[in-house]
Amino acid sequence: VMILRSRFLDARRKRRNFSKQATEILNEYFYSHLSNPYPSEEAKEELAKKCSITVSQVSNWFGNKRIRYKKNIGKFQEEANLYAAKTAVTAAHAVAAAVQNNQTNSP
Amino acid sequence: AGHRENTRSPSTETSPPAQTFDWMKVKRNPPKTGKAGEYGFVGQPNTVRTNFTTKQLTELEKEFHFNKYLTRARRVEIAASLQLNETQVKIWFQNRRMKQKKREKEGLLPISPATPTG
DNA sequence: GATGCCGATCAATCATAGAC
DNA sequence: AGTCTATGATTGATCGGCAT
Repeated sequence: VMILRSRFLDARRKRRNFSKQATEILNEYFYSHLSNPYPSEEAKEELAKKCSITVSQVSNWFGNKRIRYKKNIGKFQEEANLYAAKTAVTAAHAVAAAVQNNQTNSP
Repeated sequence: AGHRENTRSPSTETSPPAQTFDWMKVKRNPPKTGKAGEYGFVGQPNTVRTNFTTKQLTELEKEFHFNKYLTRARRVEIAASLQLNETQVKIWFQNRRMKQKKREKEGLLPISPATPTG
């Protein structure tokens, strides 16, 4: 039960955390799709590109995130609010831009 | 595969209060696998994940190199010789094939030509 | 109708990086 | 310098869908 550890002391051993920015992007997607955080294959590819990680890593991230989130929703409340606010601001900017664009474009 | 949508208010997506969507309630049924692997212990709806021994994994891996797919007969043999269910052997090969596919896919492009910032 | 495979996911666990 | 937590990866097994 102890000597049988060498079985897979391979890849899982040395792991690197994703960049702050990559995590940011992933979290933004997760919380802005909290009702159904299951990105399609295309979405995963796009996220992978933006985060400079592989599609599998994106899948792993969402898999872990979903499980850990529902395991302890309370613990993620703060984070959820943070990203909710962030996306809200983004949305506000979008609206503002739209309004401005509408003004300068509707004589 | 596809999952069911939520049954909550589908109006505003960006809502702070953590609602409980359906995906958060998803629960998997416990394994039906009644294992008998290690050191004397048969029957019982083993409610947990079976841990294959190094020996079993080695044999399975060896067989996989020989054949990516199993025939019913071969499966029975393997299962018997390794003290596993036919289902476990079947599932192992299934997962192994997926793993193989994933590797081929990954070990083909991951080499970013010119990793730009970000 | 039963059975196998695929693709995606789950859920538990491993091993390490980071916080304290 | 340890102990505890956060996190990426691995993997046996499940779920829904499709094929035989």
